[in-house]
Amino acid sequence: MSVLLYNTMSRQLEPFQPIKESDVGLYTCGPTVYNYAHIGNLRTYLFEDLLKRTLLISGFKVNHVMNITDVGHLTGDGDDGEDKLEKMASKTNRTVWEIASYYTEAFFKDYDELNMIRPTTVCKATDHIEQMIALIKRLEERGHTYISGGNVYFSIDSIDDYGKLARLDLQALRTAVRDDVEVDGNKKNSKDFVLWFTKSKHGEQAMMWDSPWGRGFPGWHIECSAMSMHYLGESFDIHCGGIDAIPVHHTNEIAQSEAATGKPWVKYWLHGEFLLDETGKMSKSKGEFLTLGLLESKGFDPMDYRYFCLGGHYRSQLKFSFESLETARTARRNVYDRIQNLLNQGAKKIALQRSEALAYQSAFLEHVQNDLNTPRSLADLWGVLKDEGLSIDEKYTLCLYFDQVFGLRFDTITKAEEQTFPPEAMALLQQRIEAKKVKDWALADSLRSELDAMGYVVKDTPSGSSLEKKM
RNA sequence: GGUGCCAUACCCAAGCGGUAAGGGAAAGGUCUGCAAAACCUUGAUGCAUCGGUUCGAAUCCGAUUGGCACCUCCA
Repeated sequence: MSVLLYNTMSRQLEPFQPIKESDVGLYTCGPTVYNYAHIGNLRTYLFEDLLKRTLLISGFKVNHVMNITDVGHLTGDGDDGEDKLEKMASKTNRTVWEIASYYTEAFFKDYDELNMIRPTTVCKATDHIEQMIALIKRLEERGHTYISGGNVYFSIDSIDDYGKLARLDLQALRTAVRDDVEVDGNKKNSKDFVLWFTKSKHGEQAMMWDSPWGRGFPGWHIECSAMSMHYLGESFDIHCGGIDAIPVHHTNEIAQSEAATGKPWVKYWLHGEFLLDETGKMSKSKGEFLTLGLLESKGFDPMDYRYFCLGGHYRSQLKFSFESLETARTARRNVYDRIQNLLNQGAKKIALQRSEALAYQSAFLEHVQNDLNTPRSLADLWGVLKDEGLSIDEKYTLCLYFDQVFGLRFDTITKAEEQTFPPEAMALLQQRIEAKKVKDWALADSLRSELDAMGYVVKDTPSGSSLEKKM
């Protein structure tokens, strides 16, 4: 069974066939490090992690490259927008370099806490200005650029398939629809975009580099083209990002990359849908700024969020609410409890042989390889946990196998050991056992609620009473 | 103005032509002194509405209604 992936370029499910036999080149758009990532950003990285894990379990080797956008470029294609790094730097009285390194670190903290497998290569835009300049030079030599108002622009009329990814109807598109966007009069075609700025209306930037066109800084899109080709070659397998990147960012990346090389650039384009909050699209500038840290401060485990995302398909919008997150937490804890019960009964990892067990394994693979249908494969997990026809070893083994894709840290679950509790708690428990013995239910109940207030749950089982820390 | 996506039980959410996965919540049960925990059971004759195609449609087509996103800030 091959891996089926939905390719935005063809708008179809396609069997995945890497350019080089089993060695996959994967490029994922990384963060702009001017602020914390919100959980909507994180959802996209989780989808990419899932894709990578699915490729790995399917036997591919994955060479994963992710960029860090740390260059203080303007956010628009014209000479408009604002420089987010500069803005945050002046707001907090730090340098742009400090801002970039601070938020890069914060990003990878989230990345690790969510148990995402780190990219093979993480590349910073500011370390690759040279490659960007070289790429712009190539475009210039091939006649795809012009200089206007001091900036170097890419001319979309110099190629004949601009907008093929987004299937843009160039005639029908409006420019500067949004109020806060200004029309850039320097452009020959309103869809042209800047490759290199030397004259910005914002004047001097903290980050500037010398170039053949003068001292300045790169445009918005050039870094991904330059770095992906530098690390993965001029044609590679998969490029991912959020769905919002299709009409502008990825469209422009394709235009400049293929214009420079004359070759097809990326074989498969995959895009993650948005996470929505009550107001619609999640945003850093309006409403509550939801970060992983905020979720944790409210008592959630990063794995709760990971489980929550697994519950929806990556190509569907997913509605976030704390109620839904609590649902995910409960479900995840139930899974953990069941797995721990298996361990308590002595479950161990074995080689699967029986067809009943192998059937679950292949069903799981089929679902996950079918364009990452994690909601369906989560149902497979529950099927395994509830199937009395499987041995505990088979169940445990299957759970660990599934977790290669889920990444829910099932391997960290351990047998319930004799937990140690503070002596005062143990004393209360002992008193309650005595009270129960003499059928003093009133005292027993009050001791139970006292322990509850201390954060301990009393569990009465046929074999006696014990304590458990409240989760 | 243009383009695209979506509408499935109380909530979240799979399914993509062959007779509705899963989770959470809820209810009932077993257990218990009572609880909690655990375990078991139950759940849409129905997939926004109205037409159409088909032996057969949640799945295809058309219309309507509602929601969301994109068209130079955000994944």
